[in-house]
Amino acid sequence: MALSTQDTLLITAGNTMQSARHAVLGNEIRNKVLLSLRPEAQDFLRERLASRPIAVGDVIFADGAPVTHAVFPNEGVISYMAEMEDGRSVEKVSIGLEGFVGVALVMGGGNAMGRTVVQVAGYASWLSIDDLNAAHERFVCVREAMLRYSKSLIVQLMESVACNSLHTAEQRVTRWLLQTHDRMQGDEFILTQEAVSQVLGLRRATVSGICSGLLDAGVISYHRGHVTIRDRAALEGHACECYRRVLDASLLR
Amino acid sequence: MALSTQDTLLITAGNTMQSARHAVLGNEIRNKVLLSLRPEAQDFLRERLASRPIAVGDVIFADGAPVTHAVFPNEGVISYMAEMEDGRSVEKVSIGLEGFVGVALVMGGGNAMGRTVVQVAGYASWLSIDDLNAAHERFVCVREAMLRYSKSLIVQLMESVACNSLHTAEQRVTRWLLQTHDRMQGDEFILTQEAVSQVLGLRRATVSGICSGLLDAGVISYHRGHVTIRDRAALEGHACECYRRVLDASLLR
DNA sequence: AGCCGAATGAACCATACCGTACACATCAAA
DNA sequence: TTTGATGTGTACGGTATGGTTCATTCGGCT
Repeated sequence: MALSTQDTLLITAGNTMQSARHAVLGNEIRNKVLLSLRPEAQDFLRERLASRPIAVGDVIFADGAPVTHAVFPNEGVISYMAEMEDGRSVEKVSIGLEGFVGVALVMGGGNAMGRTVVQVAGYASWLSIDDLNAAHERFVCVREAMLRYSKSLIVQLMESVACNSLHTAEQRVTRWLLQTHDRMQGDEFILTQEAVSQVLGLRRATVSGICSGLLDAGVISYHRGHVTIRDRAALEGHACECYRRVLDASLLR
Repeated sequence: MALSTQDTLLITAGNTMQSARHAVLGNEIRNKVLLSLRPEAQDFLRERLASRPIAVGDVIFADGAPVTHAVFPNEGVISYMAEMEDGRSVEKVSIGLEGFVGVALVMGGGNAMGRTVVQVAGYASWLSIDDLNAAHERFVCVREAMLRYSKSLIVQLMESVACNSLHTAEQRVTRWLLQTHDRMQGDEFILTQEAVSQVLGLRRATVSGICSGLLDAGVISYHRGHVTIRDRAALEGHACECYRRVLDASLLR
């Protein structure tokens, strides 16, 4: 997954080599929800989907904001963040190519159920609420697919509640890395320890210690925000059962 | 809310005075989802609902079991429990008169999304899957109500994920007590520290310390499994913002 | 009356994690 | 080349919670 320098010729707002690559490769639909649809529905949607890069820190929807689009990631990670009164924040749930942002739409609500922020850069397909409704009405498979994802979202949430109560920081960090890996095309992605600590509600120092351990064990390697998964099986060994449970309930299985 | 001794004349399988009381009073539908329906739908359902007591420890559905009924609590608390490989378990989410057990049905799945266990005794209305489907097809308000609850369930789950990451044991215990209080008719209910510790994944000793504190502060009182809420406002003061957020998203608001 | 189980309080030490602070290396911009 | 920002390692003490065990009290059953 090494990036050639010529990619930088196409730098976008996203600004990193990572997103530059997506400007090149970023037209392919990889989102599993979209790909699970019947050909007619896919054809219908392909004409209406707009693909564009998502960059770290991009806010897809503010908390409670009107949901104007459904956003289907093809690569990258988007998180629903909880913001507490004391200023602290944590991830409620994360979304990648196995799902989409905008379940509220399916649930008959027009307002975002949390602040959605891009945590790992990639690219996503956007569909306007009108086009979504049209597809929703027209194709049974669209209705089914959205319900199916809603269900797996609930599974992920339930698992996370339990995981956050019972499992160690290391288990949760590795679980998050595994999920991220599943959502990226290669073994390498851009992610700082700072970001991981924000997402999981840990100190950066805690994340740092955990990562050092994984580095020493040869499980991952990293350097100033560039992470590489070296030994996926070993990484799973450090994670909790929650990883596999969530995976099994998802479209990535 | 004192229980008179004559209640014990009607002791049921549930075996406590609490459930005996419900055998007497347990016919009134108090479930907010049911009560939110239009009169026609309510009439349709009343003829098909079966009301009966739920006792502590009753397993409504085993994890992954076929969901044969929707269960609408009128009083009491039912929890979805997560069971880990090492034998530990915690609550994923709890349900009372503001919701129902069997969201999986709405999500197009026939299998339970977790083991559902009664934590606080009460009584509930049961509806067969066939009757539910009939009502679902016949009344728009039924579809809407189930979607509305699904959404508030997701809100509760999201809040719990964050809460379990960021908030103290005391905040979570008091939040759980407040939610339970909201789901009961009186200020008194039957609940052991042991049960609370199981639900929240804490040591009983931890819960014990917290409860002593609340007792000393005059916020609650308790004696061998009988809890009384003495000062609700003060109790809210000990809980985190999550309590009110979940409440505001629910039908109890 | 006596017994046993259930519910609670309390003690011990262990440890995982936090809050904070600082030091260092690397990269990018000037 | 310098400078500043960023990403990371690490160290300090503090605290919340866990694991375990024991004692006590109360209530219900025989």
